[in-house]
Amino acid sequence: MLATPGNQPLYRQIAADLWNRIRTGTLRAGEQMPNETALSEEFSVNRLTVRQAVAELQRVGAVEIRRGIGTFVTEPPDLIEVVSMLPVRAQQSDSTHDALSARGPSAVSGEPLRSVIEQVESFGLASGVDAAVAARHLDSGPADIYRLDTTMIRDGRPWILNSYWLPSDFAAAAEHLPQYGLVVHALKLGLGFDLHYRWRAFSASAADFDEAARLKVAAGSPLLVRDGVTAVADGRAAFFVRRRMRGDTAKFVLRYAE
Amino acid sequence: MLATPGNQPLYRQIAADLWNRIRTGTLRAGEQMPNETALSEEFSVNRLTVRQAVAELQRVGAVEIRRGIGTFVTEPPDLIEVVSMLPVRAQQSDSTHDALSARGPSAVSGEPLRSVIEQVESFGLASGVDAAVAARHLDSGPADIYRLDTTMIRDGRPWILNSYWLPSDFAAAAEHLPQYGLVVHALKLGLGFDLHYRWRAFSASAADFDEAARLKVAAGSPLLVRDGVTAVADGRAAFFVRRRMRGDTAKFVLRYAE
DNA sequence: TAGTGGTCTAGACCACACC
DNA sequence: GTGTGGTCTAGACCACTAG
Repeated sequence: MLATPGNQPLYRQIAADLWNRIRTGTLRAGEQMPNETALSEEFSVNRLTVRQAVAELQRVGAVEIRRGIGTFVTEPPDLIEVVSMLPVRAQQSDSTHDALSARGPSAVSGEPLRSVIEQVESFGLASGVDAAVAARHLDSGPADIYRLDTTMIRDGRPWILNSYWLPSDFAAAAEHLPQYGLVVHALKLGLGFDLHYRWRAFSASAADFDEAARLKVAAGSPLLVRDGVTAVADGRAAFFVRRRMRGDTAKFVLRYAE
Repeated sequence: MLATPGNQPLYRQIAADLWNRIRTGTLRAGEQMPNETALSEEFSVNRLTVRQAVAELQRVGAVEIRRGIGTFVTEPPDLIEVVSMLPVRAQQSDSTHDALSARGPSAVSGEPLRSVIEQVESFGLASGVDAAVAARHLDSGPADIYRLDTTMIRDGRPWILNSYWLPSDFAAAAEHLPQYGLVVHALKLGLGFDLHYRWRAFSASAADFDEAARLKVAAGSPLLVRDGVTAVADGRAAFFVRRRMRGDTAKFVLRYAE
């Protein structure tokens, strides 16, 4: 039974009720919730109404639904912190990659990450609106820009979706990728470029259908987005990159020197 | 009628179909979609099935549903870029606030923001798990930490939710807030502190019910989260802050000096 | 008042995971 | 097979917004 009659729709009251059980510990992390039929009887509502409530709890990340098994209170995800130090006089490369290869001052919380590999999804001449935007970031014409899409695989699972836009003389990174594992390594070790940040930007977005499928999350899930332009020693832009990853498992930390 | 029979559920095929119409420009930004009854007749499915499809499009941000009016293809939101320069030898304050007051090298894309004010939601001694976490960030015991919750209002609308954890000698900022408008101004101008970054971190999360209500978005919407610790000149931590804002309207840019 | 989306029901059947 | 969540229907009524 529902304690609060309220003006809220039924499914929202039910969601609030269940949410309270989770907050107060009546339902604990990892614990299985009563099944939908049981809940619909408990609250004396149709099963669809319960489903609406549970779906909201899923979207806010309070519960995890495993088809054919049951619904469980979410356990805190293992967060991966990518740390970089600031100010950086000469940022030699890319903090994500550095953190992943776990050398230098950058590090990832907990044990260092192993077996992170970047996999080519597609490669070719860029076109359309994206190419024009990239061209602006890269201080070049849109005609000669290549687009490289990759997926970073961590512990065998898709972790970060990357889209690179590269002027033609940097595009060879795509060929060298299989050998070096990561795009930045291909540019540094394979092609001998000295890379440093020009700018980085953080935002958040809802996963579209494609991103959702590739990251194996629900469409609309929060993604952390990191855009940026990396340049070579003489100041020329080497690439514009957009990285997208699950918001609940990634965190970028910037430490400032005292 | 649906072109692709596919193994996908009906509502997903319908969502994909509508999504294609939007991508290809058959349905243009700002345009009103056919209403649910019309769509259910067009696809020969129940209205609920159409609703499920449209709900997904709403979650990925492709359409905007206005109750009592109709469903419209989303127009690109006006993004607010908060820019800060790096490296910063002595980061004098907080880039968010600086950008908002639009002075110095920090700036916000487009015209400078006016009438941004920070409003107290609650204030008191911190407790529970949060207090313990904050204490760790602040290098102090959890007993003497105050928590200040505020909402930043921009153009009359809620924009950023802030939670500050402050050691007792910085907590007076709460009293001075009404006079100075922003917490950081209260600390700098009101109390004379010289503030600088210790660290900042970016992540993304789904709006919980409280956040959703306060920001007037749907529960589960993507939020950009920026955590950080700001210290005073002698290195002591002044506060730990967590800011949450709509992911689709905020972007933090870090520019690196050449 | 007319048109739109929002909520809810009762019941059916399907798909998946585990035993 | 049994139990779980996933999809879909037909139909009803409610709540909001605009003219």
